[in-house]
Amino acid sequence: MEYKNLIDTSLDLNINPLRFLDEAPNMELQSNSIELGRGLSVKKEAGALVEELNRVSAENKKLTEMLTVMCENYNALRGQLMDYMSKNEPTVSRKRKAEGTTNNNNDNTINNGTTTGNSESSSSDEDSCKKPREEHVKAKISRNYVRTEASDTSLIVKDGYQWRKYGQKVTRDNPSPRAYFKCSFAPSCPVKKKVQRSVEDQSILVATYEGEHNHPHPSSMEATSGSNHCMTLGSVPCSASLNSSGPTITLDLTKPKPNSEAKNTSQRVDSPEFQRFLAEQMASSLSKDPSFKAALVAAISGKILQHNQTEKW
DNA sequence: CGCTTTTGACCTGCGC
DNA sequence: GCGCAGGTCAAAAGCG
Repeated sequence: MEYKNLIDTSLDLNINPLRFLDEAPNMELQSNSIELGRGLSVKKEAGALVEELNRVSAENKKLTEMLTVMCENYNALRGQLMDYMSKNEPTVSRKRKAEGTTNNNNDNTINNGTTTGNSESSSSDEDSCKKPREEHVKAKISRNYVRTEASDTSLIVKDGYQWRKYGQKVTRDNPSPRAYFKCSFAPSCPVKKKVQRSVEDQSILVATYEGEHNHPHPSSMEATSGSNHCMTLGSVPCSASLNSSGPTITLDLTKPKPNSEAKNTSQRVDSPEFQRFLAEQMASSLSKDPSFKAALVAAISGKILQHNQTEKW
């Protein structure tokens, strides 16, 4: 039984709705050339086709809008989840309450960038007098959540910068060790990074950045033709990368933008380029996701079996 | 040989 | 003041 010949199970998702529009005129031409002698009925059919085309286009547009809304909801939910997780951390640990509260505040204000002073000003003071507590408050702190293989024990978050590990510690509220990194690209760079696996999901690495780099991004100095692509999805900075396990889309949900940029967000989200990129990313992720494929195969095979059984009965 | 990583010791801040 | 826990230091080990 060659089911493969009967059913095409490849995930060639239609991420290019315009393709249909491109093909449609050819179909129309073909039908016109074949049925040229049929007179007025051709015009009626053409009209019906155009009508159908408009209907499908409208449906496509509606689906794209729904997809966009779905993505926005997903991002919002994910943000809330991460926020909830980070807010629950201080309640677990009896100590270091101050750190927990500063982190929460940082999530809301420091990441904003508008409410905090430049860490450069504080970093210059850093050398003269050591006030780690004040630095900690002043330093710009952001968090990145990066999904990795759960089996991968290395606490490496590839963000383009060069980091030197200077410590590792097992913390009380998390069985997985926390690694401490300093930016080694520039000797004077004050930026530090903490990387630890999430308690809830071991496949998620939580990278906490402190301070701002006082040097350009290393990758920006190299050729831009790297395997990593960074772009901004509206207010959500996003980086997509490829590794052995498939594409990884990293969403930095911890950096809300000022209102002025938030206004632009809605405009950019509505733009066809954004929607196209979003659709491409989702289609690519879905088509390469083995679990999604397995679920789809199970669903299809279930339908086939059901169909065969109903034919037998 | 120089740089990075590892890891135990030490420092510091906070809660009791 | 003491104890706990997070953060940092620095010597040793590893690696190219």
